[in-house]
Amino acid sequence: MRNNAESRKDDLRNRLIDAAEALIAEKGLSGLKARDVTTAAGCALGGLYTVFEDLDLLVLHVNARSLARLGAALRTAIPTGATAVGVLQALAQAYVGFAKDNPRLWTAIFAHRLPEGRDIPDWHRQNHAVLIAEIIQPIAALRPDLAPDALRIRAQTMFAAVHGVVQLSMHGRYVGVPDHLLGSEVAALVTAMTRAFDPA
Amino acid sequence: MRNNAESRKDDLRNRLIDAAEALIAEKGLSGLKARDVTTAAGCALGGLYTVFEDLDLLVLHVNARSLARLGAALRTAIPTGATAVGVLQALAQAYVGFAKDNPRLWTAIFAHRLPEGRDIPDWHRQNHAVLIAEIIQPIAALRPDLAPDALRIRAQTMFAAVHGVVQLSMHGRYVGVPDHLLGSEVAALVTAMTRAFDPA
DNA sequence: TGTACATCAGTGAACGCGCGTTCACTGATGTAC
DNA sequence: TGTACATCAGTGAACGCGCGTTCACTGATGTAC
Repeated sequence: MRNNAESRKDDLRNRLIDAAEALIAEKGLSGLKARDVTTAAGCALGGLYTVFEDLDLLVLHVNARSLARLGAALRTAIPTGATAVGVLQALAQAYVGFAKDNPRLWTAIFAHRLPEGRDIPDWHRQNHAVLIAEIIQPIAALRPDLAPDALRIRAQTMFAAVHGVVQLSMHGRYVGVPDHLLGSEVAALVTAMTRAFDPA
Repeated sequence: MRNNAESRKDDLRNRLIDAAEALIAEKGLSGLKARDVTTAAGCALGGLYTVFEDLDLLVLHVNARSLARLGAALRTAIPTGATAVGVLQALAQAYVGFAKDNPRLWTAIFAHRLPEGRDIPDWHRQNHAVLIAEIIQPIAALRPDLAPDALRIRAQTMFAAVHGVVQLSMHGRYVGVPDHLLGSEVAALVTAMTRAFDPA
């Protein structure tokens, strides 16, 4: 059965992604080794290369999964019947929550780099859209004057600002908001940005 | 002469830091190799280890230098007799400028990690203070009600927000403001944050 | 249902190399007389 | 000023190892008859 062969392959593929995900969650991206992944997935070292071109490709798939989970978490967090500002606040807190709950997987999304010259496949680039997808609508509601392009830029800036605060809080040395104030500082930032977010 | 011996050592030390700085600026932190540094510095491979404990220590010194230069750039950027908001805008633009002018050295400041368990020496931790040092006073002027601690937190959040926008613009995949809009988006962000920066 | 054969997913030992770090050595510098 | 000696900064060949990737092989799965 061709089907059987294919489902075997899919199974191995999933076991590899599962294993890599668990290992990154435990030790971080830089602690991910081909040998550990295959051992945890219950296959031989070479098995990895029958499914993925590369260890990097495997990482991309883990990140894709993390982004999907993040997207789901953000969508779930949107309160029904809230104001645009309320939605943005909820999204920001959900983002903080995801980063705190999945520190190493979240870090891996942004820290992973392909070797010099090789660039991210398009399908994976697209996966990052979830980072701003849910932000765009509430911003559009607040700023009906903005064209779609300008809207997207604003959404990116807003995301990046929140992201920066979370990131320095988690990885900053000396500079970075302490963990217990991260939520309230992000809330303050979102408040400021939604109250008056135009160029001078 | 003890002095002579010491100045020789200082000389080698400087040549090593110079070489490492140039190499990081050219190829990025991950492209820095002990062999390349010592070749460029005109000493043998082992020479590095007579001056620095580690390659990591050398990187720390390069980062210290970058932070000092950044601090100087920020201080220079402060316009005399400007409003607090004007000062903050100028600082933000200077930060953007520094990142654009020194992309790899700037990246190295935040990307360098010591191996598991070892943590940053205190002297180097302190170097990071320049990131928020100049921000604190203008914020204090805008918010005379804040206690020193709260002020510092606000300064960190403000820095982190700007930093996040710059970082995703330079390293983001798919999400991140395009280069030519970075300056204006950062300006808009600072405007928003200074206009209304209190928790809801 | 049984037998012979073909395929190929998966194996894992071996390869290869990049690279940080060490350490026995040396020659230049400085000291003693 | 010259000679013998001590020190030690700096040398660079060698070490060692981590680790991604390969590839000749194998045994399980599926096919033909």
